[in-house]
Amino acid sequence: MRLTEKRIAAALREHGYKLTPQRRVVIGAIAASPDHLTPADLYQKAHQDHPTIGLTTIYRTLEILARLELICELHAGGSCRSYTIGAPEHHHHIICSVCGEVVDFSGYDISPLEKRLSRETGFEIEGHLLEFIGRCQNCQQNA
Amino acid sequence: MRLTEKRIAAALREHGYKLTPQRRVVIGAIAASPDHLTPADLYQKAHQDHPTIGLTTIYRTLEILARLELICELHAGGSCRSYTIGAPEHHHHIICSVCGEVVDFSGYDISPLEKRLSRETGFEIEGHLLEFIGRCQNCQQNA
DNA sequence: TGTGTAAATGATAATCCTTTTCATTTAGAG
DNA sequence: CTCTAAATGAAAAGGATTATCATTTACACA
Ligand SMILES: [Mn+2]
Ligand SMILES: [Mn+2]
Ligand SMILES: [Zn+2]
Ligand SMILES: [Zn+2]
Repeated sequence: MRLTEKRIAAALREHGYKLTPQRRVVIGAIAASPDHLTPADLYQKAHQDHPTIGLTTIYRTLEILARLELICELHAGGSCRSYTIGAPEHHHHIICSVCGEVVDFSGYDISPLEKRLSRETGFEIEGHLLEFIGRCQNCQQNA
Repeated sequence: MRLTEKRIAAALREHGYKLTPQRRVVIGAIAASPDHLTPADLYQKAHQDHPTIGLTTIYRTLEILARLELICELHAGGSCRSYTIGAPEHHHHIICSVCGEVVDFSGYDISPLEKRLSRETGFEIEGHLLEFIGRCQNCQQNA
C-alpha cells in the first residue's frame, strides 16, 4: 500500500509548507509511477505538466518530501563512497550523522534473510548494504 | 583484525594485476588509516609519497581493490539517489545490478539489531539502510 | 476580497565528483 | 635485456548537485 497524492499534500501543509503547483506536480509524478525515479526522471515528467518548472525546485521538493518520509529514498549504486582497509570478517557500519565517525560491527548474519529473499523473489543475490545512521555518544552530549 | 599491506599486494598479484608504485602507495595510505577515506582523501595522502600520482589512478585502483574485496567500501550519505512514493509500512529493497529493477520487501524487523547496537556502541540510532544487490530472474536468463 | 510578507521559484553560475580519452611510460614475463 | 600488454596521468568531458539572487506567489489575516 502506498501513500496517496492527497495524503502527501495534506502532510506538507500540516508541516507548514506551501502547496504550490510545482509541488503538486512533483508529487503527482512520483505517485503516478511504480518505479524509483531519479531527480532527472522526475524533472522530465514534471516538465510535461508544468513546462516552466526548474530542476532546482525538483531537488528542493524531493528533499522536503524525503525528510518528512512521504517518499522513499533509495541509494542507487553511484557515487558517494569512502573506503577503508578490508577485514577478513564481513562487517557492517554505524555512521554518526553529526561528526561522520564510522564504527564497524560484526557478528550479525544476514544470510537467512538473503536466502528467504532469493527464494521469494527469484533474485540471485550478489551483495548487500547494511548501515545504520545515528549520533555517537560524543555528539549526543554536545547537543 | 584488518588485512595487511603485504597481504593486499600479494592478492593483487595473484589476480594478475601489476604491482606498481602507485598502487603500493594507495594501499599504504588505506592501510595506514583507521578511518574511511574518500577518493579525494586518498589522493591527498598518496600524493605525499608519490607527487606525480594522478587522481585517475586513485579511482582505478580503488575500483580494483573493492572488487577483490581487499578494501571495504562505505556508502556515505551523498548523491546517487532515486525516489518513489512512500509506503506506510517500512520496507527495504532488492536492486537488480543488470537492469536496475527495484523490488520492495517488508516483514523484516531490524529493530532487535538496532537495540543491540545502541546498547553496545552508545549510538542513538536514527535510521538505517538495508539493500540487496543481485540479478533478477529475467537478467539471469539473458546471460 | 484585497494586502503584505515570508516562502518559494527558476535562470544561471558555480561546485563537485567521476569517467573518458589518448599519448606516454613501465612492470615484469620470457 | 627486450618486448608488450598493462598502467599511468594530463586534460577534457560529463553529470549531478548546490548556491545565488532577483522575481513571483501562496495564503494568513485584515
Ligand atoms: Mn568498515
Ligand atoms: Mn521502495
Ligand atoms: Zn558523532
Ligand atoms: Zn534485472
